[in-house]
Amino acid sequence: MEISSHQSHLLEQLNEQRKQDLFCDCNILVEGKVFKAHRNVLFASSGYFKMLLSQSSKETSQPTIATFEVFSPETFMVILDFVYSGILSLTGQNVIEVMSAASYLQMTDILNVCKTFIKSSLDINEKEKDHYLSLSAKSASTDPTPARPALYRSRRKAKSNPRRSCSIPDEKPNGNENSWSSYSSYLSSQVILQRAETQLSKRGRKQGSTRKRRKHLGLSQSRELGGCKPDRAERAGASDPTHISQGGEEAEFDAENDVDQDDFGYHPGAEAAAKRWSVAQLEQELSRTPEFMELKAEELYTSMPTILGVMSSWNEGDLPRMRFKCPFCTHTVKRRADLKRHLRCHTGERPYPCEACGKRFTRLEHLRNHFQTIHQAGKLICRKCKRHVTELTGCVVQQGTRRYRLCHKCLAEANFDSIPEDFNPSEHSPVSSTGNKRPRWALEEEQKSDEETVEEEPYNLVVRHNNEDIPDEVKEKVKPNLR
DNA sequence: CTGGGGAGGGGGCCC
DNA sequence: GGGGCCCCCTCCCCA
Repeated sequence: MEISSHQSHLLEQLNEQRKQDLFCDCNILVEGKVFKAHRNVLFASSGYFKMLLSQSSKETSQPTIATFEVFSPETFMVILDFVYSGILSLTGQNVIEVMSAASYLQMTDILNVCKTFIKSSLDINEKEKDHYLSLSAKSASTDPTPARPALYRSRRKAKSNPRRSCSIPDEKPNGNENSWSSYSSYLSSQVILQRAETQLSKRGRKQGSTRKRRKHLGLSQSRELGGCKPDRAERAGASDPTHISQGGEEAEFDAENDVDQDDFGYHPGAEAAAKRWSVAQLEQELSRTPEFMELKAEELYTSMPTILGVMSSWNEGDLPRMRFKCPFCTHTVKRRADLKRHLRCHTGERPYPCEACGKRFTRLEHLRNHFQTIHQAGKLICRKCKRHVTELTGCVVQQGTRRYRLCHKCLAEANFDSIPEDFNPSEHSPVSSTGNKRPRWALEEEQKSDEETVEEEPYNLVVRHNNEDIPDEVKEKVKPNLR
């Protein structure tokens, strides 16, 4: 027979014990303020504490002390209250920091609630926006002072009831659900949140131009628009002041998205916001330069704490394994070096530029693959008939900075004007000489080559025959780096 | 509109 | 820790 009130009663008792400082065996120091709690409760609630306490579990006689400088005492109070009551006091003001702290503490339930909270705020604001648009459309012809009062009322209205207490429903279908089992649902909710945020951020931008601009700037197309977009990633979480200043982040968040920090309100037509927008856009453009990215990345790497986080495996009594947690997302890795590599997708750092076309890459191997396939025709496959070709059965065709191979048959069918040239895969160094990282393989090839470079001919086809010299007119300087 | 291939990007892991 | 390899995924282009 199951007594349904037992769990809540037990939690209430634990909460009372906490308030009366009874049996508290863990002190949590948050920016100088001490919170007392029970180890077993913290252990059961947080992946971070699970790891922390399991490592210090040998010394049970002494109270455990945990120190945090990455979030405020008020934020931790909200989280601790939730742990002991199941009630999460979220407001428009604290939701970001609570979400960030929950991410740090690996409390996925709170994360999900925060995301739902933000998403519902976005939905509300979407409705308000529609309402505002219809109002302003109606009043445009009649009311000389249309927009701001209506908007302000809207905001006041939203502010009038800023605090929402969210009780997390008991949604654990199978008993073993913890951080990992709810991870997928967390990710899916994050996708929803990202879409919402992307939708929100689009309001202040020129519609449809994002992709073109990104291409113009030579940035990657796909992932940065999703979870790894640097600016989005920054605003998504890290409250750790050792990484990036919180104030700057919030300013960026606020300016870029035109979102009220208090209530995620929508401010269409606000002139001040428009001005901030232009500044923010300028900053955004500046922040995309390789130099800025490298500086930012360097700052991040140097300030990176030894342990960014932990994640428990939590499988049938296994002790949690130490992992490095990304401060910007939920990704964890085994090795610090892998984390550093992963962080490039957040910082935007691209230390490996291609000298031939200027495109920059996060990894040397990607640059090499790019250079070999695009500029060296490294694949011994006829691009047209897909047959294997050798140096004897085919030749290299150049189209702009792109090279590929064609078998003699396909070459004859294509009827290209061929310019006899020597194809030497090692004739170019793909890495710029502007102080960027130079890989060993590129240096070796550079030593073999005669600093020969290729003219940028985007619309001309040049067929390069093997073992013949490159005409002098083709030997021109490499196109400078685009970024 | 759709499927296939190319290119780019990221993760895991080995050396 | 860096370099490198392998694998997988996503996006884009093109037929």
